[in-house]
Amino acid sequence: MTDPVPIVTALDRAGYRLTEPRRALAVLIAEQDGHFTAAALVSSAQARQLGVGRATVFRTLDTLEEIGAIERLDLPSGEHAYVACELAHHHHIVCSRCGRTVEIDDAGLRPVVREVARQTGFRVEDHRLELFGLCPACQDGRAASA
Amino acid sequence: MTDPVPIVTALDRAGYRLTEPRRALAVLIAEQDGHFTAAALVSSAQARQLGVGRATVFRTLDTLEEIGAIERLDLPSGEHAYVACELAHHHHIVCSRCGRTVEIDDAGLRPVVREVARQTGFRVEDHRLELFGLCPACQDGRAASA
DNA sequence: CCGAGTCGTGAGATTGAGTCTCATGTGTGC
DNA sequence: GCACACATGAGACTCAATCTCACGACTCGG
Repeated sequence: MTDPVPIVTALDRAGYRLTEPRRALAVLIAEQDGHFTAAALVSSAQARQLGVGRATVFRTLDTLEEIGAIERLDLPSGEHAYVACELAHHHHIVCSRCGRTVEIDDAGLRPVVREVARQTGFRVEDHRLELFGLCPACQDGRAASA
Repeated sequence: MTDPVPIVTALDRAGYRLTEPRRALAVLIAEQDGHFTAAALVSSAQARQLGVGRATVFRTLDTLEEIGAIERLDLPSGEHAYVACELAHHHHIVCSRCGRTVEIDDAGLRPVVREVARQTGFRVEDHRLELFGLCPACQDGRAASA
């Protein structure tokens, strides 16, 4: 994702105002290759003198998550990160070296969930699958620009 | 799990000292039915006048996670919680009403992971699957003692 | 049984992410 | 344009988690 337009469009369609800070954040988010943290956005915004406050960054992230334009990840380190993503239900695989994030589809997970429901008697309402590993580039020993 | 002995034994085998605070925390953890937070342990310890400090709770949780006696979960709310658990690789399903946590085995996840690796070219090193839903008791409308 | 060394502990200070408040600014519909 | 509601920013605030360091307790050797 290098195009902020889908994010802006999604905001518009959901009935949110298209304000300057939101557009600026959409650009910043669109520039991120893999996942990014709220703190990183805050400091990028400060570094570029965008005049966007902490509160606005967090509020906008909440809003974007609500409309499904980004999704929250929990990294193994315990950090909270976000990824810009498509709207359909899917999961992520995160490169543990360079941080690149790739979306994956359900990839046969549904039968697994059904089987778990059968075994445990739970009615499964939601699930999250997160995979961590090395992306092809990092496997080749070419350290990516972390 | 209602027996603190496995936790204590695991600590001993890993070469850690069997101190009073650690035994006390093992008992508290063993009493938890589902997941629990660090904050909950801290306040339980205070409530029972165990004289166990915050720092010790966090240190002990880190240690127990390292030896695999407990595992960390990230709840959808963003909270960090822990579950006492067996040592083999497995996942968890969490009741979103009463908080009860049940361990599940890999349940056919391995082929899914292989498929994702094939599609993306990643070398998958680790994965986490978390399921959220209603446990059988809560489905029956009997609100559990949250 | 005792003494010494080391590992573990507690209290409190500190950090840092995230939230809240409220006066001010800005989009949007009319 | 105007007016009004929504959105914003600065900074105070909260709360989880970490760090520090002097003190305490477990273990092992004698």
